[in-house]
Amino acid sequence: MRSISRTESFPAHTPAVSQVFTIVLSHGPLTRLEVARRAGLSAAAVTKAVRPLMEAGYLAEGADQDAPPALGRPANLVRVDGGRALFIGVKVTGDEIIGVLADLCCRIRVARHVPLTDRDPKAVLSSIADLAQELRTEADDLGVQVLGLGLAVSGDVDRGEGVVRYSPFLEWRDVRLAELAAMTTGLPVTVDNDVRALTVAEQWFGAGAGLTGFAVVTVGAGIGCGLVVHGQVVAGAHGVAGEIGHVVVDPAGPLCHCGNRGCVEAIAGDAAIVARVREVTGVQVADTAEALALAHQGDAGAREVYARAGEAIGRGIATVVNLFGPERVIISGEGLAAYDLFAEQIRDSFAEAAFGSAARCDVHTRPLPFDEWARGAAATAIQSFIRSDT
Amino acid sequence: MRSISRTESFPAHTPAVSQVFTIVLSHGPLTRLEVARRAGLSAAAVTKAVRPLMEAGYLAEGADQDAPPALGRPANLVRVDGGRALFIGVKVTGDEIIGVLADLCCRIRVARHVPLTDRDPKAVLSSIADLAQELRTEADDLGVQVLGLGLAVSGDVDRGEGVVRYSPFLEWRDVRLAELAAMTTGLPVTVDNDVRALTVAEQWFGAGAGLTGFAVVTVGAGIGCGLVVHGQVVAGAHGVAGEIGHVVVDPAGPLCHCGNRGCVEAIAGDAAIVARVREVTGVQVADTAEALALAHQGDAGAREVYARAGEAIGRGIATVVNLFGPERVIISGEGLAAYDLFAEQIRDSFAEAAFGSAARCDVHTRPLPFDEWARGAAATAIQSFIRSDT
DNA sequence: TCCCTTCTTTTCCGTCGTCAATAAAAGAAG
DNA sequence: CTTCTTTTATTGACGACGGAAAAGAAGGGA
Repeated sequence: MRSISRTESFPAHTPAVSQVFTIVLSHGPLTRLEVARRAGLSAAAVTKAVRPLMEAGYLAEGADQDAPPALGRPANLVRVDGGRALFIGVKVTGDEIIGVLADLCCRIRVARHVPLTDRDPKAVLSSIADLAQELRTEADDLGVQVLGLGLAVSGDVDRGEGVVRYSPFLEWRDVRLAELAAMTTGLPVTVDNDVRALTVAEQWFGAGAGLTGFAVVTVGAGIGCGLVVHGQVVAGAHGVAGEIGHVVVDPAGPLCHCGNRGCVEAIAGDAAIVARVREVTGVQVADTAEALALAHQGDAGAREVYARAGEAIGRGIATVVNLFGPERVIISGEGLAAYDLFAEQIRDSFAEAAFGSAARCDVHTRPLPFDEWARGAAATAIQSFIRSDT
Repeated sequence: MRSISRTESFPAHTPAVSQVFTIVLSHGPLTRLEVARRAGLSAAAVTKAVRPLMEAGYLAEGADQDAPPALGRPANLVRVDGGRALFIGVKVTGDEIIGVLADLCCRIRVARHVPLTDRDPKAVLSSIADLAQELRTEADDLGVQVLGLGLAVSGDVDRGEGVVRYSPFLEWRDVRLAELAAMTTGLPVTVDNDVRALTVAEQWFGAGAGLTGFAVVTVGAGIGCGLVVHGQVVAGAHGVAGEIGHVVVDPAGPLCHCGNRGCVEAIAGDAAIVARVREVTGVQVADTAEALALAHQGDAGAREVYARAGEAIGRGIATVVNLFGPERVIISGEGLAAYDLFAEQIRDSFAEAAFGSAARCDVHTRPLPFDEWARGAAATAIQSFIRSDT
């Protein structure tokens, strides 16, 4: 086992350095002047901030060769050297763990899935450690150091303390996961809620880059939502935030596991869709894939179920937008496989329920390979690394 | 008319100065050491920040004489000298304008109501100017200068630009109110949405002081909500935010003016309650006061209407809490006159619909004299004044 | 009276970012 | 082919802000 103190840390000596690095990270290759403009700094400050980052290898002077030959001295683009460092991101679900090796630009280099048989923290921890070790040897083959480990777990997670307060799927309570994982892997560990992790990835490396307020809605087994307001991910005072899945859209609707009726999740979650398709069509579909196939074959009942789900999601999104006023909503998640079946309803019911000019909020969709969850975890690790000196 | 350039500005030369002043403003008399602790500054920095503010008269060394004689050198409490400056806050409604003269600590010194007959911007502006002038002579009598004017208007207001984009009650569109009012009064003018203004007052001078996330829910003619997340008031990308009044709690409910059915406002807004009480009891109550009286007399039908309203509000609050995770919710508004009639339902349905530990969010109520709306406007003026140099 | 404790101020100093001047790297003009 | 113009990048002097440490101030207690 390597010592935890061995891992190098980010040379973020001053606020300006962090800021400059973050801007270059999110907004690709930029000239120093452009960075200065975006950061609200002087050009001189950028030059000075860039130097130590280049010396340490985190930034490089790169060429975007489609430069239109403009007047004046040609610009020198600054970009992040993704290959400078690697991070491991791991998403832990109830029955499998997914790990990725991502570079500093959060591009996935390697991905691995491992089934999970025992949910006991110790067992899970050892699986994580094994997976991390495996990815680490991959990193060694690439000749690049791994500088951090991010873990994403669903439920109530306290990132600051690195504690999983309560995870229903894993049946965990108050597990000091960051501490434990740091001990066994020797890496700096960041633990966060899975949806928030995904939101961080979107904020830094995705469709949320540069926005001060947006929402990420995940559609799948559960319906989740990550929120960024004032440029920061919303964590919630008691670990609860973004519970769009439990916005009630129909008080007379089906019972939800949360105890209420007609929650978005009780209508549009995977289990709800499967159950409802069985009920409506009489076909005993086993899972979402079969339900989806049925609907794609043109079964009217199944299609209606998906339409209902879309309506519920659209209403949930409208609620979020009416309350927050985000600049953008990014719909994502495994459930997007069915997107063609409910896209229209989502848009229509969103437009209908949005209040006034809130309807102008632009609603994106982004396909979500399952690795993406683990990539989110890696993004939190990158974030922690960059802020480690702050 | 006095020149606009005459008004003095706040000596906030450095971030630390602003920060120190804000802390003292919100958290009453404090020792310098305590301020340093809260601000994360050194004691020396606080001493240096306090000096210019004291020289300018904004801070004073005050005595809280219930000091327990502790060991060591007695502490010297620093407090804001409320009497140093006055601000005018004006709330504009469809049929009256309410103005207050508030001191630097946002304590109301004088309040005035003026009926409004003409909603044309010019007419309203001249009423505002007259009211401001009246309050200004009051200020002169006190021998204190007025340093700012805050205007609160319901609807879509862009504070940064000082423009009322759309106000349904006034039937205004794109009125450059700040500019106009500054011209006629010669004062620095801040224009903001009414609910947000109230939220600012709560954040700096009320139950939200020191919290990084809370919600203010106003119950009255409309049901509104101001949100503070990460220590800042949420404005919304398209001017829409906090529309708790249009959270749908019952898709089969009464039609709302927004076009949907069963919004919180369509169930618990003043008009909805009056209409429903008439419908249920057959008594042709003319307004909220009569409906309230009927319920207080024990009329079962009327009480049921209020119970329903309470349930709707509670569900709306739960939605906000599930999405944001504020530390506290402050329920306020004229509708609180009926609080005894729906308090229980609010609490119950909130507890029922809150997801997991979100139910731990503490729900406050605070009576809201109607002047409070104008006080909110004054608070925005104070805020602008303090930040004017930043 | 002297010491001890706690709050406050002073002095010195390092750091960070801006300003203004300068260098650099082209194409355009003559 | 030089010189100018234009734009980007760098350099070095400068000033301001906040921290550390030490000294000062204002009490109480021994």
